[in-house]
Amino acid sequence: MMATDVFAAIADPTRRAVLDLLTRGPRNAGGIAAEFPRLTQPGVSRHLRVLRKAKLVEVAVRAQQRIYTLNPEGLADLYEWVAKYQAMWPDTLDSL
Amino acid sequence: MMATDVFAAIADPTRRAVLDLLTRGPRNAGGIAAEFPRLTQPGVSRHLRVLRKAKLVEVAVRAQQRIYTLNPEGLADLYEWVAKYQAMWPDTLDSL
DNA sequence: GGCAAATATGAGCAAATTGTTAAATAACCA
DNA sequence: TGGTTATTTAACAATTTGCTCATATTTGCC
Repeated sequence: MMATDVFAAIADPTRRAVLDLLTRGPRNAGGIAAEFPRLTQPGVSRHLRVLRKAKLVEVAVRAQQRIYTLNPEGLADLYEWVAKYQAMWPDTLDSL
Repeated sequence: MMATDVFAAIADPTRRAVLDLLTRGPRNAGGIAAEFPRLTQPGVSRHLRVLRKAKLVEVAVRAQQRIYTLNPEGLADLYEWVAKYQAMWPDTLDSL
């Protein structure tokens, strides 16, 4: 059963940028927000909430900090969804 | 260069259902709309426009009809995007 | 207890999205 | 030409989204 809000979660470019950032390793909320100088801290916090609900990130509590970690498995169902279509075109270099 | 609106296009469940329908073969706009009795025909037409702009479907003109065909290659960049994350978890049965 | 630090939440607002009904387009047919 | 068929577009209302500033909440430290 796919968390259907995964599609909505990745629809926003800021949230995709957060995911991309987390591929480099875990970060606390403040560190994430600092990477988006054009947004306020609460703005980034709201994006983090969406990613949390979509199970694309996980949070660990360390004192006042919230350490966010990427949860790539959260994209497993999306991967299967798109793979179904990927199988439908012939000249796919499946060697990624 | 990824058509970034692909993410927005697939965020809507109706549009995903249209794509799924078109995996069974091309259909004219009316035939597609008929599969969504809870929506009006113009409503479906607008979804088709979004899919068109995202290059996820193609249209052929046949008299008054518009024949829609799935363009699975339109998901190629999305496939690569998600594959990057897919590579990050270990226990992936890559045998789909 | 009282204050600072880190983060989340509430309220409010503008812009985008999704849906509707009505009207415009375009092609075929008699 | 006039009418029917197929589809899109226009105009508008309702909802959702994304953002902001201000206010909680929670934890650590003195």
